[in-house]
Amino acid sequence: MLDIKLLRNNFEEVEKALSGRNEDFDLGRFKALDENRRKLLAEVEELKSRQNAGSKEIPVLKKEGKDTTSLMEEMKQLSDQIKEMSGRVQDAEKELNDYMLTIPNIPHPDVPAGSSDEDNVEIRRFSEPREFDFEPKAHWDIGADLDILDPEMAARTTGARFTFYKGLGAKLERAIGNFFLDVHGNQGYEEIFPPFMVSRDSMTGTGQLPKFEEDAYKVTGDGKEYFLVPTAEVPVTNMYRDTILDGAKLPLKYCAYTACFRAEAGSAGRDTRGLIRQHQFNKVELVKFTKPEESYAELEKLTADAEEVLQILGLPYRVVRICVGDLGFTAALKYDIEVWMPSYGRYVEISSCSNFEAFQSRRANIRYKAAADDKPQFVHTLNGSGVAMGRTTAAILENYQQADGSVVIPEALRPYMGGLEVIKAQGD
RNA sequence: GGAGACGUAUCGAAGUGGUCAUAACGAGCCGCACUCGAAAUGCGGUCGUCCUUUACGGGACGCGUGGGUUCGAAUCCCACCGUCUCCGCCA
Repeated sequence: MLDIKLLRNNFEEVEKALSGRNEDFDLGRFKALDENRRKLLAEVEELKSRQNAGSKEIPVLKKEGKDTTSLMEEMKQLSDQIKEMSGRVQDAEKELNDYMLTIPNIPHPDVPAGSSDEDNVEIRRFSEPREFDFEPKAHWDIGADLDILDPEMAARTTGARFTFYKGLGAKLERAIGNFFLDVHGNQGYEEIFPPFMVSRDSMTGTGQLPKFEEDAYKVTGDGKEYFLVPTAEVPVTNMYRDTILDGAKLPLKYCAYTACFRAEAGSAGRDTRGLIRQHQFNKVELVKFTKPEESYAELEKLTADAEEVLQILGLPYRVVRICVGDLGFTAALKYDIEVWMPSYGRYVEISSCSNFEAFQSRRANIRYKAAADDKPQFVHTLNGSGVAMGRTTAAILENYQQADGSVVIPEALRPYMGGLEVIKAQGD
């Protein structure tokens, strides 16, 4: 959510800053909604002020033995008026608030211009794509040939865009997750294992709702409604919803493994094979709560921390700065880390690292006090994948494949797999 | 699933229809005094949000959340959320 005062006082600047965004929103309604709310609020508060004065007078008059009948009659009318006006104020506030939730974040000045992912700007690369002296296979074929990935089985039990990991495939995925958590733990991130289902309020707090409800899975039971987490960002960021944090303890750094659930609405026909775009996938997420003045330095560190796992695994990647048209609803600045995927012949997103500034914290009401007697102010929230596990499995299978169909396990993962060095087809 | 208790400021906790919610009382925290210094003691201070104002200030709201009753609700009624205890069940 944007700062309403900023919108009120610098409307033209905000309008200009949002102009490159590839989002559907309407700034035009703002002034009317805002002025309507303030006008109604002033009126009802005036009435309440009179009511409070009258309510104090009644017991005084009674004590003096005076008649209060006419005053009470007057107060009754005032009370009815207040009820009617309060309803109108509530409606106006809800309308304004609902509206504010549909305005995307203001891009940071460093965000490149552009309308699509083709306009993202490459910042740096690590390593070089491997030259194969044989025809490399796609990870879905490797997975089938080694009998470690089985989407057909998942189609039988569940449906499209799910996969069974089997045997060493399951073990590899689990090893990757444990490796990620250990690396990030050593970087100073506290490990969290959060609920995989969250409330509507949490989904609204981090910005998935109300605009992107069609992307989320909803679960009902015992008359309640939950959402399956699309990313650990949601439960971990919302840990401190409606909380005032101690400024001396910032930045707070967390890492969390969760399965992630996404409806992938609008992705029909895209990346239908393999592990790249599933309804359920695993991810380790990094989340930070920082002071505003430190958030961009912390974003650089967070991105570097995410990159480190790929460096250790020896996977070639590049980092791009996301352009305004590709930025997403909630971010002010975003880096994507893209891993080299031989089957795609290009770099594929494996992590997004974003600074949301106060956009989420204002929605979720996450604040801090720099000192005991300071006014609370909104923290900046950041997060980044550290990194997507399924895509890492895919990248390892493809980048570490051998001419004989086997896959070498990166050294850093071997301790997590009982020392195993190579995944070979059964019977080899 | 059954029975019961409870949700008030940073914490503990009082208040059970009115003029004590900037919230009693206690603790914590900050400042000052005393002291060589500390402890102890004393004094003072110590929530948030919104509206309005150049400012000083003024006003509204908040006792888990949302409704209701009433001239007036922390207090009475209803629903929901959460916490705790006991029983049952369960991984």
